[in-house]
Amino acid sequence: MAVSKAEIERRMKRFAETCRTGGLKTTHQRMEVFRALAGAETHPDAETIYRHVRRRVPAISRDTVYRTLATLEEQGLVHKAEIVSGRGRYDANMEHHHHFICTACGRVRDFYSPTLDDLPIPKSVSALGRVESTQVQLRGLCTNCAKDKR
Amino acid sequence: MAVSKAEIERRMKRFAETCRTGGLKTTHQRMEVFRALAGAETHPDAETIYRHVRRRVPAISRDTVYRTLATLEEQGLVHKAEIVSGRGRYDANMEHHHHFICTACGRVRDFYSPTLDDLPIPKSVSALGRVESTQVQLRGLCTNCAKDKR
DNA sequence: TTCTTTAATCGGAATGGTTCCTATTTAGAG
DNA sequence: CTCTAAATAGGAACCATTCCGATTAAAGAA
Repeated sequence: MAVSKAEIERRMKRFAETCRTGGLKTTHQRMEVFRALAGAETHPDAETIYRHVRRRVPAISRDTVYRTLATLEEQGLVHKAEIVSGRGRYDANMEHHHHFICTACGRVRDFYSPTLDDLPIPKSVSALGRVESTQVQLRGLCTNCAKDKR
Repeated sequence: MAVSKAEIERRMKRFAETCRTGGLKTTHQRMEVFRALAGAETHPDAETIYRHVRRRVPAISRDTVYRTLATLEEQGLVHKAEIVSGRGRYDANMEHHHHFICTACGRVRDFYSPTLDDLPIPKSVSALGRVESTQVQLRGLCTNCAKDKR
């Protein structure tokens, strides 16, 4: 089941609107990068988007794809899913725990909650696959960064 | 508040035990890499661990740190926190949603749950910082990969 | 203890994803 | 249509991570 035509339409309209209000030029490249995402069910990475868009814009550069994705994210048109800046973070704590991630400094802190350890998984998930582990991620400013900001 | 001496001791013992049963040599380097993590409150990245361990083992190479971290993870002594292989994943779906991540192919799929949108955050978290967003991550084999495995 | 085997290490080169740089192009305002 | 600031193309640079080949050393055997 792909994203519905109506939903894609709605997203493209929001894209056009956001470009206008945000003072962004609606370039061919920008449009195609967003279109590739507006119709995607999975979460493609930059390289996948690049290859897809190149079918319509053969001369597009990787740099443009990366730059455009960053711009779209800034504008709230697109969401980037990653725990933190690419670098793996290690932890010798093997008990079931959850993460608080500071959006400013990227530091990751553990916290515990028996309630969160045993979340109610919606039935719809069983269509995606068999769940082997669960984790909650909280994001926000850590106390340290909040202090620095003042 | 650092990790308690008793807890560090317990972890080092488990490390020694796991090396023995797992047929791993307890090299000086291996030991120091694990020790750096056993006493860490935050989740250091490989470079941070490298710099820390170098104080005790000046000639250690980055490769050894990376290799050792991978080995420790295989042995279940250490946990690596990251959504998936470093690459950012993009998504034009801006509604509050959660992620199912396939541990084999790395593909990320959205799912929805009003219940999970509004999780009970334990009080202890307020000491870490102000929560701005929440998300649940489920990991497991997706239906596709499960099929391929057979 | 010494010997032997083989896993583990070192250090530098290679890789791969992402960002930077600069000359060139182009969307959109006037 | 013209002008200009914003955006792009393409390749170099960057940085985290992995690979590789020569060397070292842990741990079991003698």
